[in-house]
Amino acid sequence: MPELPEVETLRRDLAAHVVGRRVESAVVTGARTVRRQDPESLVESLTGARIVAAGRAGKYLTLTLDEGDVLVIHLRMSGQLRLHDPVDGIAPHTHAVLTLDDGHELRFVDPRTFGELFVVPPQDVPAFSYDPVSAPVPRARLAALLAGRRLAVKGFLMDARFMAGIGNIYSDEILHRARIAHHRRTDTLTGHEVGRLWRAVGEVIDEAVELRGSSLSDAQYVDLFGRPGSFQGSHRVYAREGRPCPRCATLIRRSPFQQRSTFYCPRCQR
DNA sequence: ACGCCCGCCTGTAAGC
DNA sequence: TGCTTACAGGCGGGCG
Repeated sequence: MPELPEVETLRRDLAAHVVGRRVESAVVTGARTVRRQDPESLVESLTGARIVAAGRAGKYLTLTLDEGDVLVIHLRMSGQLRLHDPVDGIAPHTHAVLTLDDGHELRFVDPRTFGELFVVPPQDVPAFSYDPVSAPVPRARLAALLAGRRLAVKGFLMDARFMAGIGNIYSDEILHRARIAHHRRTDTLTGHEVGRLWRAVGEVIDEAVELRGSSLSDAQYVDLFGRPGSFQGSHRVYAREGRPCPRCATLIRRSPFQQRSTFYCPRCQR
């Protein structure tokens, strides 16, 4: 389940290994992978274009083309972007392949087909206000955003309109770090709690990016070369139901919250 | 307008 | 052991 740290890791891999390459050909086979436009027009936009930059907007990856348009890629739940030699076997659920001028293939693999590709002019690339890596929210601004809302703080963290890139894993880790319960309403947080939350967002995301993201037992997330991340070894609550809280040794609990699993320490998160 | 819920999908694993 | 069921969850759209 790629969230910001995983997508940022891929962006860096793409910047190092794909930027500068020209797309010699593109093939789209997945029926749902290109759905905002005619797949033929996407192929036409890509063919012959040189990739000049690798960016990220929230969980969207952006590959800027020399002709000005931008290839936007969202992995959603199960998407992977992999760089291969053409002789490598095609994995099941490979829905798009870009052949590059250095002989490699950039392949989009996505069993659950939630992910998508599209090509748009730069002004139509999805954009977000704040992003923990590229545009951190100032602490006072965070306080104002929280005070002006009446939703659960976990819902706030996962809403890209406020802060892009945080999903279920990192919201649970951030809230544990901040010692705040997921169901707390944003407008009830004290100044101290806002400060802890603001610090926790930066710390957790920075550490996760440093460790190239989290790969879980389902191995849904791997980098451009198929390698897992290692932040899962630093998870303090996520997928740790019944194990001791690293801070107070109380057993971690799991509860449904807005159709999602939430992992938390019932003692030190209030 | 805001907050919340559902549907989209398939692979994996728990449960009977 | 083999089948059925629950679950994984980002995001857009729709509902109250």
